[in-house]
Amino acid sequence: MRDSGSSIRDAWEAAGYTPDNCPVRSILDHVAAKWTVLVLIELDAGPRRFSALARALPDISKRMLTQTLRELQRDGIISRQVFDTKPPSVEYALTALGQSLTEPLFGLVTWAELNREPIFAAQAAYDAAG
Amino acid sequence: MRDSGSSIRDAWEAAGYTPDNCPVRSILDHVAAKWTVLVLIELDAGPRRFSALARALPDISKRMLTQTLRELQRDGIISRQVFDTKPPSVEYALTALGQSLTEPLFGLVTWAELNREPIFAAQAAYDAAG
DNA sequence: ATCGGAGGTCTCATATTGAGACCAATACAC
DNA sequence: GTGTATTGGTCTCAATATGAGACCTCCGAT
Repeated sequence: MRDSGSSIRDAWEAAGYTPDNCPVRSILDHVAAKWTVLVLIELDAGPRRFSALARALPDISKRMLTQTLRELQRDGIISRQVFDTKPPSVEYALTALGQSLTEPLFGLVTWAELNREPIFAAQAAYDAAG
Repeated sequence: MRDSGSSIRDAWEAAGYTPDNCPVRSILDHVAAKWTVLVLIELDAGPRRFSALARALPDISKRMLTQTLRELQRDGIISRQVFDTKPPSVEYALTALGQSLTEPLFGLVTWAELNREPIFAAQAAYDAAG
């Protein structure tokens, strides 16, 4: 329970959100997805071309990279600009909206970094206990 | 690019993290998973029994609820306490570690709430353009 | 007697994801 | 001029993850 009982859940209830009708859930589904976070972290370091992203994240398939980028573009979080080179190259970059997202994202990543010791310790203890 | 070029990615590179060897990625995979976020939001409102969670999140299957709870328990983010009632009941609650996680999580959720208008507008524009 | 709820597990159907071939146009090495 | 590589994808097929729902034991209430 967080400070004095005002929880996210209570706020959602007050706003009349149900699982079927929760705008935040639908956004979170995109933003908190596995590859999304990693792509955004990479783009936070600067604009990147498709193949540069693919090289930076060697374990994502082109298929999922494309899909992730399309979704983020549709949400207005990243921009996609085609350059008329031969062959044409495509540059992805964070929009202003996307840049505003990196701050809370930073919070999560920092938390993970700060707490990796206790987490790994907890995992080891759990596995040892069976 | 965020203020003066210090990005998450650069920090990871400096720390020598590769995709295969990135402790933060492995933690993020758990924390930023679809159901994890929703379960944590519910538990942030207070301890809950298994079936209470199932009722609060009607669109998660028991199977995935169990799996999500086990994973969070293994990470030391939630605790699991069995009460010797008949039939026995099980209560899940955030640990101190879990409570510390709700703050950055709050950040993300708040961002989603704050920006749902521009996001939905961007989606509509994208879909209209084809 | 049977119905229900507690907290799961198990199986099987479906959805999502990954691996990798393929594409057209061009540039560069040879 | 022939071969190879790069660009940003798409397509197919196999592997994996998820969802739906039956099933379990133990009890108390009807």
